[in-house]
Amino acid sequence: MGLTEPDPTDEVLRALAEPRRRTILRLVAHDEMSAGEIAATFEVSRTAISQHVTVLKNAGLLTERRAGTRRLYRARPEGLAGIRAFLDEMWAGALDTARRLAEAERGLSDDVDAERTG
Amino acid sequence: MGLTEPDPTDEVLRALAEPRRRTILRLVAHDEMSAGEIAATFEVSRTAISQHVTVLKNAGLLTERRAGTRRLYRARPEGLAGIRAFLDEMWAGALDTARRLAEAERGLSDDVDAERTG
DNA sequence: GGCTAACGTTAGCAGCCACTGACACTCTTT
DNA sequence: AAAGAGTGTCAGTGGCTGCTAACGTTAGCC
Repeated sequence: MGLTEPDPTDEVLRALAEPRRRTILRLVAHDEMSAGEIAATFEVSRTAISQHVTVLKNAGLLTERRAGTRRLYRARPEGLAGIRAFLDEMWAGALDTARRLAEAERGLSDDVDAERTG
Repeated sequence: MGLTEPDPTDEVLRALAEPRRRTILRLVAHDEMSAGEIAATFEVSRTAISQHVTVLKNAGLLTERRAGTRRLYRARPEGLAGIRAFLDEMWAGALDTARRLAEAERGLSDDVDAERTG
């Protein structure tokens, strides 16, 4: 057990931090597509796309189904749950802080106004 | 003009695809912190953290405020709006498809049950 | 069994990225 | 103005990453 436990959030974000991989995800968000069909969409080699698909699969963002010699892929929305939670927490927390600060600043300029009018 | 326009979503995701940068974001989500204070949290050099901060700032995830010789940073939640939209779209779309498929499969196993009981 | 189609996998390479150390800059203090 | 504190910036380096080309593998067909 010398392996450091990999953070699932980290793997998902690294997988998403690549334009082509996001494009692949969008391609298979609704319709199931074969590896060849996906690769045909791009202008890079089929090998490159296969590697991207592997990354997405390992990150839990894709499901694979075999049909004959073909492999059909589809987006797996649950794979996004982790970073959605991360973002929501960050968003809510920071936004709440921002609101609190806005209030404080408003209070401050009220004081200034009072000083000016006083 | 010879520059290809950078996709803001891409920049944000690349910025988030780094554990230390996410840690920095969490650090300044609620409380404003100086560059030195942030750097003191980590065990890498101050230079490295300064570069991470620059990346986050360029991605629109951080605001900078100068106070004397110090520079105070705070998380900027609006910077996350883009990828939140991306994720919500992806989530909704794929989840809707998943539901549709589940219905279809349920219909299929209903047929099987009917066949079995028939 | 032999052949083909549709894939994944490996090796090797170029470019990028996170890191460090040295240097430059900007306030504040005296 | 000189000195020091607090930071950003630059150059260089090791490691990772996305790419291609060649090879290996599995399923269907003759």
